[in-house]
Amino acid sequence: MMVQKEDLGLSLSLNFPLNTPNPQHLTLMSSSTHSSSPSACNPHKPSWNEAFASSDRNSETCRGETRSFLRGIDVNRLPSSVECEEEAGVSSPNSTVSSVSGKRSEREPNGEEHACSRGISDEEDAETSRKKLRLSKDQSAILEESFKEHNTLNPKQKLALAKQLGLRPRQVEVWFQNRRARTKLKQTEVDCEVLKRCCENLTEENRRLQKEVQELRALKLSPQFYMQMTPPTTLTMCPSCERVAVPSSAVDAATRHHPMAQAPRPMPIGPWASAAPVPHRPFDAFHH
DNA sequence: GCTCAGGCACCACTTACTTCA
DNA sequence: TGTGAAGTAAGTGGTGCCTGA
Repeated sequence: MMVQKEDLGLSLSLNFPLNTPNPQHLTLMSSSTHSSSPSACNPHKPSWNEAFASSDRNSETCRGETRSFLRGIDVNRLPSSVECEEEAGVSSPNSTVSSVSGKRSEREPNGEEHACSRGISDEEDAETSRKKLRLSKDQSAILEESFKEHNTLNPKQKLALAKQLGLRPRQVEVWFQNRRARTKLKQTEVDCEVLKRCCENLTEENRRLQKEVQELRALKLSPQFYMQMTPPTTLTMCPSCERVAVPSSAVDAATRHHPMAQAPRPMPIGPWASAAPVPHRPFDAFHH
């Protein structure tokens, strides 16, 4: 049973504004990647952390809470010897299996798991080809659910989830690793797409600006241009708010608009900027 | 306090298998 | 019915962090 993309919660929607002011803040429209603040995504659901935080104090309570995840699964069936069953080639009742050979059952944190995993010698392993697990829909759904809550598991969460799903902790761990990898891959694809669009926009903008520069240079070099132009005016800009200050009557308005300007810095604009300093103090208007 | 070894979790990469068009 | 692509469970090696000696 394949888990569909919708099930993975990976909507690759690119409906961001093209003129996003902060393109580095990319947003994957995935409900599964909000691990930083799971409770924000699901404010009414008890989070996995909350559910398992109490496992030290009251494991029964913890178990009861986490059972709520198991909608389609017989939650009363706690596979006490699941690990051994798995190693012996018996998969969980909800899983599809097929023949395959497996090798490694290392790195399991708890000793019991170790003892069980190593119960089969190489010869036995060769003879009794282990079954490759195919997770059932329900198992995938529950794993997805817990991944939405938190995309990493502490050992207790892992063990509890494994028990409830009838899987080995290693399998839960592997599933989360692969799930994180898939999420990251999707995020990378989205980021790549965004950067591509950004690059296209910047290229276009660059082209436009270069064209504008060329036109302005052509105008500047034309003598008729100077003849027809009215005497140059120096526009100045408020350094704080970057509004253009207009000499004469508009000064009053500017005064009203920004009475706090402290550092007058005339910013001449136009081709006469360096050659024709205008002896007025445009930002005096900003001073009290 | 510093160093070192062991354990563990995670990641990137890869393999092997399943499913589907 | 055979086949290639895509998806995915699982293996492998590397790395960083933590802890106890």
